[in-house]
Amino acid sequence: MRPTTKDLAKEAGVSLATVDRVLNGRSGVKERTIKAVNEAIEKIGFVRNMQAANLARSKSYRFQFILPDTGGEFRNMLLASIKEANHSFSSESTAAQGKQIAVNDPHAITNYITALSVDDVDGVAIMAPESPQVRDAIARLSERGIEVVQFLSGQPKASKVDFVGIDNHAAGSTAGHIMGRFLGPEPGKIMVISETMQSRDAIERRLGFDEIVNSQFGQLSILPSLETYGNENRTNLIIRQCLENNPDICGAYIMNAEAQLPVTAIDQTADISQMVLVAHERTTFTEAALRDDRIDAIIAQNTGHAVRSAIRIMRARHEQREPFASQETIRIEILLKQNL
Amino acid sequence: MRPTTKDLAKEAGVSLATVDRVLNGRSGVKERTIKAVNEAIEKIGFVRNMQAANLARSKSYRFQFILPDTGGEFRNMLLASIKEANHSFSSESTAAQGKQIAVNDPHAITNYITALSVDDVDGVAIMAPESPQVRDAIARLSERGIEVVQFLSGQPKASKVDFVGIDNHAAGSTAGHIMGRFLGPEPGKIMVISETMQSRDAIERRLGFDEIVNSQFGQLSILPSLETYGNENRTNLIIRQCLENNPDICGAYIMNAEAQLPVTAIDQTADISQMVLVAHERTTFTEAALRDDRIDAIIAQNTGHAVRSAIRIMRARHEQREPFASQETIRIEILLKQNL
DNA sequence: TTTTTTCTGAGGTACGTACCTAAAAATGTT
DNA sequence: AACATTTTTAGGTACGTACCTCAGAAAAAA
Repeated sequence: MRPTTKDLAKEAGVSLATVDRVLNGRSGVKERTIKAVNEAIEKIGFVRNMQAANLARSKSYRFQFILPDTGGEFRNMLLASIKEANHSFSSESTAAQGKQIAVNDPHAITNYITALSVDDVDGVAIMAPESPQVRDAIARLSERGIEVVQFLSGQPKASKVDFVGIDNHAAGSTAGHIMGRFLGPEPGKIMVISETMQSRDAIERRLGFDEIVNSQFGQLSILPSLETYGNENRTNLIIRQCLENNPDICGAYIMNAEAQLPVTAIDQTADISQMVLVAHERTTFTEAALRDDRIDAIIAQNTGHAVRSAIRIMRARHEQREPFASQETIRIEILLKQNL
Repeated sequence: MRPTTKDLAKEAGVSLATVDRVLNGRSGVKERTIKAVNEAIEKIGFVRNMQAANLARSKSYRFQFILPDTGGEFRNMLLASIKEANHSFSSESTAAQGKQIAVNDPHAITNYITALSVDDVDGVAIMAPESPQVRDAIARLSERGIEVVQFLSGQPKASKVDFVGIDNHAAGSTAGHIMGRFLGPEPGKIMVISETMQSRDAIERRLGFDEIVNSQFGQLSILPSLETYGNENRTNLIIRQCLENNPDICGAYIMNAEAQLPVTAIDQTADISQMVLVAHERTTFTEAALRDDRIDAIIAQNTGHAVRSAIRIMRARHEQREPFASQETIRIEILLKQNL
């Protein structure tokens, strides 16, 4: 049987109330007594029964995911994953909710974050480009006792807040490796397409991609990144121009989550079956495109896993536990037709 | 607030005791009353608070993983994953334990399984080759009220018990696709190496591999499978012979979990950097070999995820819930140097 | 109708923890 | 030594469910 607070009290030679004060960091306990209790915890291997604790506290967790209000299918997949996670966490009395904010407007997101209170929410997972204002707002959130994780976007290491998502540099490298190996020894040019190159994520992917291709596949040369700004006409135009100006294009790396416009544009201008296309993120479009060979490989991250991971991390932090790191790494998945 | 049993009782117009009888399937409740309670459950959306229930029941779950007593690193990784899962599930009062049994001896494993009782264990995850005896023993386990999942090995669809692991046919196809794309248009022969071809898993991987390579990469021809029986001398011998007899070998597919012997044997006889090697399962050896380019790709399954998944499924079944399918699919991972 | 059987209600205790109060004990101060 | 203050104890109720008992109601059988 697992030792209970009662056993712990007996072992430490104090009362239940004192044990409670120590465990929950309440005041009015002498240093010496605290130490005695902690030693007893070590000695008998006491682990708090969080279920009983949450029951007694009748605590339930409320988490929010702050997502861009723009963005098509991938954003919808995230929302769906949140809903699903919500379902699978319902038995642990934790609820998650997706909020769509104009994340590219630092003012809007800062306003939203600043208005959040511990009464509304226990933690937020934020998917937004970095900016000093946002960073500040996030820091103030933490100070107010709201847990924060950076979600899918942002820098893993630089900040103190937890990050959930893939290493974009490694993801770019992976894409570059696939591209190089799939293309073979023939020389050629590679088109790189992104919605924008403003975001750190895009920059890192591009860096990783370039690094591998330039160092290991010297026969290939990478063209400057094309920015679509998510606009259909512009996408069609710049891709057509690029293909016409470079008849020796043999591959395309589509860096942003919405691959539909670029892939369609390429398909309309060139013989897509002769090219190697690598895209990011699993959506119904990329899946279909992989199936009918318009795309050759997808670099993806498991959104369901990412959402659950963010929730688990926020909960662990809230309970002042360390998250189990090994379970929370989001893997860079390579999807081919066969392992969809 | 989530409705409680009290709310449910009031809504159904019955007492708490009756609600309890219905919820826990105890006898002595009229059909009509049962129906009324169930309708009330639907109506107010009652969900049992499993934490409170487990607390009241002071129930803890004990699960066992039955693994082969042979097998090297991969088996150790599984044991490590079990230990880790044990740790991360400890706060949910469920404990898992790895047992090493001579799974290839149907008699030994049947004996072991048959001796298991509900007093010892609530569920077992079995990683063992199929045989009629074992299938029978598993069926009897279920009847005795012990949950069973087939773990990593065995057939996903045929039986009624849950299966946790990858689709080996798809894994073989994935390996075939990687092999074909990485090798390029040059013709050549591919060596296929397995510890044994007796197991269904190996057969299915080979089938999937052949299917893709033959249909999409006609320039390649696949040699008959070499069986190592896990013996070092034999491995060295047959691989050397094979390489000498077929100087045009350009790739090798190592199907079983232990890649060390075959890779080392190939490395000693041929120029491994000129060949494409695809191996299964992430171990410290395959990782190192991928890093220094002896192996080109690893087809893997996340053992940590698989273990946790098996535990969650056994628990769900024990609580008479449906597992959340989407969370329990084990993905076929493709590992390259960049996304380790 | 009466008797037997089946069903239901009311109430309790328990699980392990949180959190509250009142009072006792230990400590410090003058 | 008397007082003030801090620390600790003892005891309680609560969370939502399980599981037990016993009495009473309803239904079925005699």
